[in-house]
Amino acid sequence: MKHLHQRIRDDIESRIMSGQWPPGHRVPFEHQLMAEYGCSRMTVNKVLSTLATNGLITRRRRAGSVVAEPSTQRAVLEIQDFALEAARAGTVYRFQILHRTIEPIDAAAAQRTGLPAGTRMLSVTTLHLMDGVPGAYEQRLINLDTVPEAATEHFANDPPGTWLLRRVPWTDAEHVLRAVNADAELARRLQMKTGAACLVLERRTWQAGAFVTEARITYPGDRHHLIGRFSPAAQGPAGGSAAVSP
Amino acid sequence: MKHLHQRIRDDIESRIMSGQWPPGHRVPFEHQLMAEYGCSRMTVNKVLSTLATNGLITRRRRAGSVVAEPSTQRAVLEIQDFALEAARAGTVYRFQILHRTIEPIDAAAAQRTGLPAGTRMLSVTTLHLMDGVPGAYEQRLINLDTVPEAATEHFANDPPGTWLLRRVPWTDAEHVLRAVNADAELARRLQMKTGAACLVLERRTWQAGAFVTEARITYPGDRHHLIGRFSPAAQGPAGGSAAVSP
DNA sequence: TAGTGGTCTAGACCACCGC
DNA sequence: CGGTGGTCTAGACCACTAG
Repeated sequence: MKHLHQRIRDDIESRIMSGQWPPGHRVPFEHQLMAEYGCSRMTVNKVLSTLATNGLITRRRRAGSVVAEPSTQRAVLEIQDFALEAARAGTVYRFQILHRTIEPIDAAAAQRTGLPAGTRMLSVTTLHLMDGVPGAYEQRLINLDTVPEAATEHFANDPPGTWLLRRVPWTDAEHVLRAVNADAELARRLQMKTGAACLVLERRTWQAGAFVTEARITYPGDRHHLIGRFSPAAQGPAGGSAAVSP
Repeated sequence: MKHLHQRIRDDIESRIMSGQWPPGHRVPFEHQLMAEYGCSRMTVNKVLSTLATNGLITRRRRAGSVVAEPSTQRAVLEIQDFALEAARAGTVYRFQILHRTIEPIDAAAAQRTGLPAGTRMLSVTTLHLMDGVPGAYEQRLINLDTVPEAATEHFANDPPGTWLLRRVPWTDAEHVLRAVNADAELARRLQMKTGAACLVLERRTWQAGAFVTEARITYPGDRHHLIGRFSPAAQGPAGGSAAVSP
């Protein structure tokens, strides 16, 4: 192994992954690992801290470190840009702006987002097409208090999601996934039968507590999957939570 | 701020999040930050390394660090144990094993999982109930080559997912989410109308390259959401939210 | 109270890679 | 070649907490 801390980490991870160290098992103290590997405390501390942030062990002062109970599993879904996804699939991407208005937020949206009544919002409805076939129907609200420059944007070149992603950084996001039956309007837009199952992804994003945008993206259930791969020890962005059942 | 590295990190993160440092902007060199904050190089190195692993900046030797381009968004869904979720929601959880057989893997599953034909699999179908109401229908395959002790397990106390999670560590997982219309059998099991939209979560898990289990969990689309919160740079738990049905 | 982890220092050597 | 980040050391003090 190239680096010492990698070797130590791999040793401990493999003991945990193999079941040799089951949940609740005591991880050696830092000073023990120092002696075992003949290295300084900083090195083993970095390893154990990384393992702790990755959820493989839990650490407490005075009590030491133990292998964590695997209580929840994480599904990490990569939500790709439509144009990127299409390019990767070798299809031609195109989009249509079906609707664009600026108006005060309605009551239901105000409750969902926590914004005060009367907040001016840009409402945009977009149809995303792959090789001419509707692939997603997007209803989006953009907070003009947070993104005032959106008021004059008409999304001639980029769809709203891409435009926003390149312009406005975000600090928090909330995702809701559910399945619905297509109503007549949706079925017509997505060229499917009324009542067909659709996958709905709602995403709300904030920037330092200020609401930025809400997107409701509806995919035809028979044409779209969301796929995610995840390794518990891989280093990904931390943070987040949710609740569902396996 | 309590810790120095937290203060440095918050400073840099806020500059990035606010747009003051747009993507491509140069982050100060480590020695500059040392001087600015009057600390050692290890401290600023830890901060910048963390930001790099969290995807906020990219670092290259000689070239220095720059603010990263936001590319794809991630939805992180934490998939909780049924019993835990029920306890949190204050409902009574119960499950029924509808079906349990041991047989060679079928052709379709062999292709999905990459297992050789003839591999012996434990097939279990489970109905999960919350307060007596069907909440999920689970079809699971368990590889008996990897989990031989499952051959004699009849899941009297714990449902298969909970039993497995406590027994078999996993190193890789793949998730697929889609929406389907309920067929007659599914509609009967979940007490919903035929054709109603369902959310289907498929999860396949491996342990060091060896296939462990595949679960296809079907939720009533009108009774269940998957909810996830996500902060790109958050360090600790970002405040759990109980997901429930409307 | 003693032992543990959390943080930080002031150095060091090395690998890499743009100039 | 030189400057950058990657890694590591051998200490140190402090905060927390189990016993």
